[in-house]
Amino acid sequence: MSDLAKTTRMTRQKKLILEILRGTNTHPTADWVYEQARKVIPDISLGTIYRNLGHLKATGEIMELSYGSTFSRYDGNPQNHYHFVCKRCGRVLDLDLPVLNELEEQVARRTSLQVTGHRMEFYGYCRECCREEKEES
Amino acid sequence: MSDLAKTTRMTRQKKLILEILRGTNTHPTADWVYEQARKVIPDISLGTIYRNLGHLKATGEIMELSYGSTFSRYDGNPQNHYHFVCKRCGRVLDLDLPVLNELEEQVARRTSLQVTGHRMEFYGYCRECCREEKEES
DNA sequence: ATATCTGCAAATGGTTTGCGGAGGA
DNA sequence: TCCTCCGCAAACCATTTGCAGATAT
Repeated sequence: MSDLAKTTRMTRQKKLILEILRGTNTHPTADWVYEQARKVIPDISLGTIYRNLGHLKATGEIMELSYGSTFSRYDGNPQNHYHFVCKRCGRVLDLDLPVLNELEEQVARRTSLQVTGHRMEFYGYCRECCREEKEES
Repeated sequence: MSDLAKTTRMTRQKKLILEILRGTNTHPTADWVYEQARKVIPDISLGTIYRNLGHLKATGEIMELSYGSTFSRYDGNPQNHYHFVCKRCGRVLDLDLPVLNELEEQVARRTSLQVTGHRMEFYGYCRECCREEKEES
């Protein structure tokens, strides 16, 4: 973490990875970013993807999302916002809900813990999966 | 998931694992549960720990927590409640905060998604880590 | 009796890392 | 120039799984 933070050099690879993340709202996996990046830099390596995702996360330019699955998803929008996660297909959607920052103070006051942030996600079934579940029965 | 749900047999191992989880509020890792379980059943295997954690989770008797780290933690309290996660030591604490179930309806109404649950966690530094950080400087 | 569970150990798979060469500042 | 970053490939490590024997019901 501390040595990741000193990363400062802007390479083609890092720039491309950030552009790919900023250009989607699908909260992609590292592997999806890799596939997209290869269309522009064919011999880019997965290690470089992970290293740069780490750097971008350390500098607060992106967020890493980990919701129970075995892999992480990444979000090009670094501002706190809430997500909906489909329990069937794993899709992650942005929610247009006000962020409850006052809760952080409330927790800090009531517990005397030092609170720096919070996260909230909703679970359920997305439109596509609701439809398909009906069709299967 | 579907075939895990049909698990119904109560073995010594499963009973012990549930007791261990119910008897702590430290939100332990699978490995910690394994170490505790070995004190009672010395040749219990880690595979059995994971299999039973999966069963108990599928039947809703426990919850799996995955917060950014490379491993999961488990919570013997299956009722929804909020957590605080220390960014320095990884400790997970229960918060005594009212659960905002009305938000689920609000999301469902505004998005026409089928919402079945939600989760919230706060991040920051626990008392121990605040103290130690001062001592280090 | 028999279907499910267990211990064991090997496999899996997302992520990390060591290395020697490349390239941004 | 020089230090950081890259591609490559091997390592890592939490978790999963196949198998043959054990056990709950």
